[in-house]
Amino acid sequence: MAKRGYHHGNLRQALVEAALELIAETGPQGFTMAEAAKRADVSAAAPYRHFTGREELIIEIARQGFDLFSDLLEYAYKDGQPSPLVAFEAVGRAYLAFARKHPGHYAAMFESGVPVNASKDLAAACARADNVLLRAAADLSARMPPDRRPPATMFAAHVTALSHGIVALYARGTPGARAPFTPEELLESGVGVYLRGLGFLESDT
Amino acid sequence: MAKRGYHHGNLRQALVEAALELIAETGPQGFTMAEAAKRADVSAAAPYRHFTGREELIIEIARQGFDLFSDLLEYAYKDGQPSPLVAFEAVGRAYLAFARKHPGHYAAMFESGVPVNASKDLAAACARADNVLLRAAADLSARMPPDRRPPATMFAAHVTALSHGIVALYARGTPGARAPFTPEELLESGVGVYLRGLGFLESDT
DNA sequence: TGTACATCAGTGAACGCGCGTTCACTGATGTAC
DNA sequence: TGTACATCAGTGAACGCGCGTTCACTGATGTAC
Repeated sequence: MAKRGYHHGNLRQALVEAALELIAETGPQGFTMAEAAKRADVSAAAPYRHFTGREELIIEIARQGFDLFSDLLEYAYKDGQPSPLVAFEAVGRAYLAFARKHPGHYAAMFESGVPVNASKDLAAACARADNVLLRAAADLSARMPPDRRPPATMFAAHVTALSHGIVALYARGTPGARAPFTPEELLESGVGVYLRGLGFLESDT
Repeated sequence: MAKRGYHHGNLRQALVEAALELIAETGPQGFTMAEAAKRADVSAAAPYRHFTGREELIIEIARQGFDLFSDLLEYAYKDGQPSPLVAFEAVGRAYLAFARKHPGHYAAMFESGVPVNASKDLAAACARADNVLLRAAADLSARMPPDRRPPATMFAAHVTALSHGIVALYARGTPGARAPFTPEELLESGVGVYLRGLGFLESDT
């Protein structure tokens, strides 16, 4: 670690990153301001120059998480290219990759108990992520036989719930490695069956 | 509340129930021994006559939760009567009903960070619940066209993940009522599409 | 370039608090005879 | 039925701890002239 003088330079972001580590290690409830300050090599009082309190720091982490999440989903989605199906599946993989690579963000976003409307910025960031998921679902949905096809918002909710459930139950060590399948296998196979149910033909793949 | 003398009578279970309320209100991390003791109308030291510590109390709650969960799932399943499909759908509804009616148990079981193998009893209780879900899935799976049908364990994992995801994202107020659908609608429609994807004909319903 | 000064971003000590847990104790209960 | 006594299940006080947060302070920085 580089030396620093009395002033840190970028303490705000350093605290965010220290807190991310902590949350990834101990969960959003286990994280403490004191420990985050210590990891940022700063006194316990310093964080209060940048955040009004613990809650605000968690909200900022969740907001940054939704921003990054949206970026990754959008990159995977690529405006539906080369095809709605390929784009949709890439989005699914990006969801799991995000949860795996950014567990601190993921926990702050979905497991911290912070409500989405805790701040304007947070709500907007969350809405952006939801929009990518919704667009990917709507794109694909439009190619499906309209009879008995659920609304796109419901389609999106199904896939989001499946993805989140897989992350919570099968993508983490905690509940004890419950399944003999990888998260990616589970999501791909589950979505595959689901899409067939929507009338997607095998040959379309 | 009935008066009581120096001895409580059934403090162990009273503590479990006080803790259940607390967990339902504040999450598994927010629960404290001191507050549980207070709600059971007992000194802060009394719980340690019945549990070695906080962890053991949470484990006991999770264990009782899995037991109750298994009972309800088994009752809904009814050994696959009158048909595998009807039984399967009843199990799904029982899953959601359990999460809604027993939020403290649900949180202790799936969101407390307690690993399933924290105790022999807990692992056994969890395995029993998993078995009901697996049986319901296997039953139904056996009626499906065998080509491209996933293994029953994977089928069960898909439906479990979907159910848990729905509970976590859409069945609780915290993240801000994200969907315009009820959990039951979401699960029923999602499973409906999925089963069609497995080759289940509409007329079978 | 040099200096005075406002502002910013840290420090360190302290606060009140509630937690998990331990300990010596004591009141109540149940059992042997 | 009555009594002595072991055991059980509580109490209340205390512990050490770490937390979130505040406060008066001070060192560093940047700007006006």
